[in-house]
Amino acid sequence: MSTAEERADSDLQSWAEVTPDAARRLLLAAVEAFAERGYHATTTRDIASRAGMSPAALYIHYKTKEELLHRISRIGHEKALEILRTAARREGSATERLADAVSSFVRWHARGRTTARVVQYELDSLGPDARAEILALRRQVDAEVRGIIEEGAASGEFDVLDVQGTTLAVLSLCIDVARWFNVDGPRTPEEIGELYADLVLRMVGAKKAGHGVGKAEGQGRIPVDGPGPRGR
Amino acid sequence: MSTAEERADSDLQSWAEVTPDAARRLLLAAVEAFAERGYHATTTRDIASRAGMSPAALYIHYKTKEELLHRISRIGHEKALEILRTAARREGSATERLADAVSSFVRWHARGRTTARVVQYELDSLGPDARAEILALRRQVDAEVRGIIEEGAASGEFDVLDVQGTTLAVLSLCIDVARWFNVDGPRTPEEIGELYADLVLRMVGAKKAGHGVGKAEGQGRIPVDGPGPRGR
DNA sequence: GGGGACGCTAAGCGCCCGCTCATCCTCGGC
DNA sequence: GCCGAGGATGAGCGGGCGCTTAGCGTCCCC
Repeated sequence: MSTAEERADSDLQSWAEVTPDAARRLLLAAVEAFAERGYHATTTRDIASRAGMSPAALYIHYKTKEELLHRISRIGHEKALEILRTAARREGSATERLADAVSSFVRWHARGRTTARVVQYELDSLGPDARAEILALRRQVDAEVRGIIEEGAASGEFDVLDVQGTTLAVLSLCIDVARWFNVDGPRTPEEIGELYADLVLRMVGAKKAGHGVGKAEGQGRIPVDGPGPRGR
Repeated sequence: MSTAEERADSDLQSWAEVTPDAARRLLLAAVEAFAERGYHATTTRDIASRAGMSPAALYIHYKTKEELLHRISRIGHEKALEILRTAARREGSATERLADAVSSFVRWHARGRTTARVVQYELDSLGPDARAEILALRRQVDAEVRGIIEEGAASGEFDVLDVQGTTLAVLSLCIDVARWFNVDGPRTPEEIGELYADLVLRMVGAKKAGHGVGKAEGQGRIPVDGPGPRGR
């Protein structure tokens, strides 16, 4: 179901491209802190101390606190785009590719909830230039999903009235997983990925839905909504 | 440009229950500020000046900044619950009631995006007691939607594998509207409500979907996702 | 028309913020 | 054995934070 590598960090994000080591530790600490308390509520002192360094050390590797957010956001969006591209461009019917795209995108949001929260919800905290750059990536994300839905609609595989609106809803559904997913909850990222892929295929009117998905039934309550972090 | 009071109308939230007048103006100013910049990034000086008062005036009507957020959150959740209850308890088939619940819930999130953002995304900023109170309201919100889906599933009107998971997804889809909806975008809250009601009926496998919804087709692009505020 | 209650403000308290800087430690090259 | 470069630090800057307090005007009640 998942490789050892994927399970290695609860976050399945490698961050290997960030060097040197101290810079990566600071970035990781910032992801955690931003996800828990939000960008504006996080202090540079908090980030530095999570990384086991003095407050001033941060400024050797990053010009400002915002640069940290920018780097996290770009790397995260690139990873999200890569996941969707891989699913969109594999072989198979539009149904198979859409199910793959949704389930892997959802798994990423659930498993890497910490990163995904920062990536998806702190966009407004970026300055205008950085935000424009990230928005360009988001447009590509949108285009990948829209592409699959368009193909399915064109071939008659799907039954969709409003392609752009449906695309928006599908992405919205996946992204919001980062808000409510609880690591201690009753569902695994894989289960949610499967459930969501089935729901999305129904949304686009795919001819044959997820056939015998089974097993998803009757597994107790989920804690409503409880937006999760804070604990520490 | 316009006062907080004037802009609040676009919000369809009355706030009439908040008295005296100065306390209501402060609350409205806080809603705006929290929605734009987030609770932690909003200063009491900003709230007071938006309400046309001195910084100290805030503390005549509210003990702390957090009390403002608590009041906003409780009033908002009560309104959300009222909307869903009204839809859930009217006469009609489960299909009709679910469509009504979704479309009116979505309209509230789109029209009152400012309020809804604070209500749905600033839960973590509350202290433990206040948050526990709000979470109880959220459990009731969840129960209303789950109730409709259960009835539809029991009567054979719907085809649902995982009632709780589907409930979660439906609520998630509606709530996330507050994140991406753009007042200047191409879609009206009513159009999104209709689209989403149709999508949700498909998700639960309702026998007859939204029949000839029509008109939703081909109305140009939406601006990807752009999470909006910040403008000022 | 005197007096207290109320709504509000100017001033400011103690604290912590993002960020800087002079200094120090460590380590590879010669 | 000495030196320079770069990573890391303790101290601290200017400023803004949430919130308090002393006092002022404006009403209502008698």
